[in-house]
Amino acid sequence: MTGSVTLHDVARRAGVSLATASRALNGSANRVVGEQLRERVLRAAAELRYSPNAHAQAMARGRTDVVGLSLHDIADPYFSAVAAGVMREAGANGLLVTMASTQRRPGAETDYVGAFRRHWASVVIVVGSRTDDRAATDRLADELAAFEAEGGRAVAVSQPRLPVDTISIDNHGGARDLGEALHDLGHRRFAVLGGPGDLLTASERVAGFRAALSRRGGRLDPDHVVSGPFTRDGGYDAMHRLLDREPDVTCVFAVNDVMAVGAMAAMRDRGLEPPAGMAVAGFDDIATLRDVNPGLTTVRIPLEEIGALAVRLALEDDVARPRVRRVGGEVVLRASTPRVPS
Amino acid sequence: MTGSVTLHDVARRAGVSLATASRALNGSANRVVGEQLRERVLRAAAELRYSPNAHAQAMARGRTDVVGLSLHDIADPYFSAVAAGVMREAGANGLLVTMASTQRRPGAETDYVGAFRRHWASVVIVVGSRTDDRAATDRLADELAAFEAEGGRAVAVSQPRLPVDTISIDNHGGARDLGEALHDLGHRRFAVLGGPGDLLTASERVAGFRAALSRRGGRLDPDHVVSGPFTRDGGYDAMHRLLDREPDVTCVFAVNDVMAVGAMAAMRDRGLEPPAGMAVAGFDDIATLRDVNPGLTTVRIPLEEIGALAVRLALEDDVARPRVRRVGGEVVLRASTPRVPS
DNA sequence: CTGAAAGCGCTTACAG
DNA sequence: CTGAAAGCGCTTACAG
Repeated sequence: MTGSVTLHDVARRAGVSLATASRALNGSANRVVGEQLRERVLRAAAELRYSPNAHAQAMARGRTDVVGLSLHDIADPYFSAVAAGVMREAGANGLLVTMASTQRRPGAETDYVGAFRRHWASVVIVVGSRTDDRAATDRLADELAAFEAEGGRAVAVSQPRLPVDTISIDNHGGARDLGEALHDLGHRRFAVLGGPGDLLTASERVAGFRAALSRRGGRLDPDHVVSGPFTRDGGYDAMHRLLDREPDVTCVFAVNDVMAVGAMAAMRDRGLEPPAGMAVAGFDDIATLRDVNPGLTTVRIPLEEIGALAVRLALEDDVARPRVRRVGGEVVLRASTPRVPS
Repeated sequence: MTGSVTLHDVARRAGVSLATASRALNGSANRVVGEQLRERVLRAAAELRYSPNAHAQAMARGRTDVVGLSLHDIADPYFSAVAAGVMREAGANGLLVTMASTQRRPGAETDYVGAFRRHWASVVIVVGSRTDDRAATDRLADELAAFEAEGGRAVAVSQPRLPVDTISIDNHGGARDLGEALHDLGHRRFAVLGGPGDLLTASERVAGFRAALSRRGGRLDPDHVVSGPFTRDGGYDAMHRLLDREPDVTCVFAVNDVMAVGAMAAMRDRGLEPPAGMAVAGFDDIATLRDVNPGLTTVRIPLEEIGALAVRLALEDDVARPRVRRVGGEVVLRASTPRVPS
């Protein structure tokens, strides 16, 4: 960068020292600059279109006004909803958000936290399911610990397996409530599109659903559980594989809404119109998908609120850490899962 | 931040000077450190878990490895798709992305570009329609010019009204092609849900659609054009207002997909099942909405590709600026607009 | 209330 | 190939 106006230029134009110029412009702790000088400085700064160098400020102050946010894929509406909450709350606190997409590459979270550390982010937020890879989780934990040891604040939105404040979504409970609700609608024979096998979020939802059925005295045929990526195409392919087995079921639970929508597309490919052909339920209550037809039964997770909460937790002072905040989901029954006539 | 390991610590542990440690760790321009010393330095850095201070590097180097991205709302799938492209391409070039949501607040773009300037972002990308507010556009133009004068690179995804490289989406052409295609399907009486009146993107789409009809010898009844926010609820409300007028039309064009989906919800509220009740078309081809039922006719815009292109334009050297890249859309006919029986 | 000066943690000519 | 030193643009004790 060249030609930028520095504090030095402002000070000279105003005929004051660097120190006075700095104080006039910020006047934080020891804010004591004569009215007259202050005005001279402000005028000079305006005339020169002075813009302070954030790096120099960071160097001198030893901290920064950015929050680093790591998530898997910003194009996925689950993550963009959380990101929206983070950005809203960050903006309200005068913080900028630096975002990184892991694209689910193993180790990427750790790399990005390292990058945020190098940038002296004041806050780091890591959003996304943990996996069953213990070693990877440990490396991330170490990096987060190093970040906090340097004075940063980290918050995870994930399973509570990291040594920092974490917001833990009750996947098990939500799926259990959903399973019970579907059972109460009269469904007895279920299938599940289970997401990637190594993702804890996916396995928790499957487990919760399974628990609901056994509570009600039913069970889930292992042959009716199909796994696949956490995406629209993942749901689409998984549903086709399920239907290839000609399963005798009345209702399929896809472990997230995006997969559920893919599943409905696959059903239609085969002339199975939902919900008549088969009832379908998802999880998350993605806003953009609230108008699909038939309306998708799901479990509402307050994603944006979770993002905002993450920032708030990070900014809270004088509390014992790490803390765990559990966030529950709420079953939303819609037209995709009608009552079974008895 | 406290307790962080500095280059100084690494140098001391390796028994070399600061300069040597720095060179061993980066070895960019004048990369000439003895193999033995280099190894000593690398080992010391690893042992100490050294993480360079990005601000100090930025200060010393006079530039930074971040791209600033301003957009209106990351929860809106239009913007999250563009953002995904920006992040992908930025990541491929070792750049971090700092993102800011304007929430369509007037003046916010200018404020954020100022923030990116203070942070010495090497690239700034501004995504979003210009409005008919000339003064606001001028202020943003000034800020972008100041940013580039300091050595930064800016790219706009918007109407070409800013003094920087811009990617201009052919809203007029896309809407015109869509209008002609719908006319060719046999539709003659149209309504338009026109988006916010001050947004150029909205008015360009309406104008293009109108142009198509007059080309074909038809016209758009002014009474059949309703405006409203660029959101799902905006489309929903606008459609209700339109239906209140009991318009004699066979097809409604919502100027973006999100509004179109809201419009379909409003129709269903009144027992008007699309497309039988009325044909519906949108614009953008939002990925998350490709499975709505009936499938939504729209104009496909390569949003992610546009985001990636923005980064690429910014990174190109030795070219005359500013440049304008026009990106066209492609009509995608789906079930929401069946042929009218003749 | 104001200023001279040290310091934040790096990089990079400039010498050797 | 290696090192001493200046400089990047701020902030903030420390004096006065």
